[in-house]
Amino acid sequence: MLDINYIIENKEHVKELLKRKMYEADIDGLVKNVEEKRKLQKITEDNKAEQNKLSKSVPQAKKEGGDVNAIFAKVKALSAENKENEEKLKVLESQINEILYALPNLPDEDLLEGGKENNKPIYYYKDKPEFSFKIKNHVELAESLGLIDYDRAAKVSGHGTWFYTNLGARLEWALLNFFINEHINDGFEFMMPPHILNYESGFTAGQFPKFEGDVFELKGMDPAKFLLPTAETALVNYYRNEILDGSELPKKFFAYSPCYRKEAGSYRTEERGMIRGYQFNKVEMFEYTKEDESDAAFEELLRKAKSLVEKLGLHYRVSKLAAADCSHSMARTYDIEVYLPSIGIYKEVSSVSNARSYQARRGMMRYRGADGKLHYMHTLNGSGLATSRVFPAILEQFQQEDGSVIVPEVLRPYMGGISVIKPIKK
RNA sequence: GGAGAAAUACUCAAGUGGUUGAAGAGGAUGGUCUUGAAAACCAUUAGUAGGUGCAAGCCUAGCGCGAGUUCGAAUCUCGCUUUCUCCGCCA
Repeated sequence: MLDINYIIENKEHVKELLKRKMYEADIDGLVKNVEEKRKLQKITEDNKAEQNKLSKSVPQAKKEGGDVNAIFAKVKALSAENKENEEKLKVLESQINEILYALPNLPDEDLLEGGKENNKPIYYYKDKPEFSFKIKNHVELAESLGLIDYDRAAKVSGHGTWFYTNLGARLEWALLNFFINEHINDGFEFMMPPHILNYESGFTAGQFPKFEGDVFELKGMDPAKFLLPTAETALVNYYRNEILDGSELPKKFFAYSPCYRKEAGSYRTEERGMIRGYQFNKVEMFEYTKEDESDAAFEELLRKAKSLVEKLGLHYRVSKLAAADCSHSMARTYDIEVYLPSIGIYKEVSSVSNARSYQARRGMMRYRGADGKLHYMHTLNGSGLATSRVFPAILEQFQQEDGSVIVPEVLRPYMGGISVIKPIKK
């Protein structure tokens, strides 16, 4: 959520930044409504103050045998007068919130305007792998190596899902454990969040009200809950409605969870297999920082995410996202994209973002600074990493002519020392 | 899933319709005394959100959350959430 006073004081600048994010909103109408609301609020509150004063005088009047009924009548009249204003206030408020709650975060000043087409690769690791033989895509590899069973998952669940089988499950588990240990070594605190979240959690994250359709709702629960689309949604709510002491920050967390998303509906060739499913595994890093320390934290998360891909030995690039391609709640996002040789494109394995105070405002998460005043925390998140993109990249980038796949060295301790995954004979 | 009880400030806790935004105790902070500490005594201690004002301040909201009754609600009514106890089921 944006600071309404900041919007009022910097109306034109806010409009300009929203334009860079390709977001259209009636800012003038919003400001006008807020001003009108404040005027009406003053009148209503003054009226209430008068009512309170009169009501408080009742016991005294009773003692002195004064005309209590006259006071009752007066208060009642004032109260009736206010009723109309209160209705109007409610309407104004809901009009304001409808716009305010849906506004995205403002992009950082240095971001390029516009969408995906303006994303800018700023770093490459290793060269594109070259193959002297006809390569297979990750779906073919996963099946011939007996790592993934899509067909039986379709029977058991439906499309957009899969079983990890045998060495596939072990490879997946190895990846997750490798990531987890790296984060523990870096001093991050391991969390395992609930997967079932309430509406307020979705609101704080910025998921609601704008993107309710993207999550799986559990309508059987009252009130309805939803399945977390990323561990970020749980972690960003950990300190909701809390005030921490500045000395407690930064808080560095990471969590493992499956991520449940509805978006897997439409398939494109490049999203076959496990590139986009209803459920995938992810280890997520999350930091709460003081407001002047989030830039350093952002660099830290980016560095950590990069190091994971590098230790696996995968060719990848880092893209600095243009304003409109950053997530709704984020002021800046860098994507780490791993190369998939079969389709010749880079796919996101990590998204590192700084939400600045946007989420903290939505969830009222503050800290008391050294100055004794309250400040909004800054929140940051970064995947570290999503396995459903790393897994295919490993298969494709490390495939051999005989159809086998070399296991990255760092994963071998987690896989009982297995260094090569060989095709299974039919 | 069923039945019951509870939720008040940093903590415990009093409070069943009226100057109660809240007694009391503990804790914390400051002070007196002391070489220092302890003890004793004294004082302070709701943070917050919103509005208004140059400011000091003032106003509104706020006793789990949300509605309602009333001139007036911590107190009465309804819905919800969470916690505890018991039963059922179960890893």
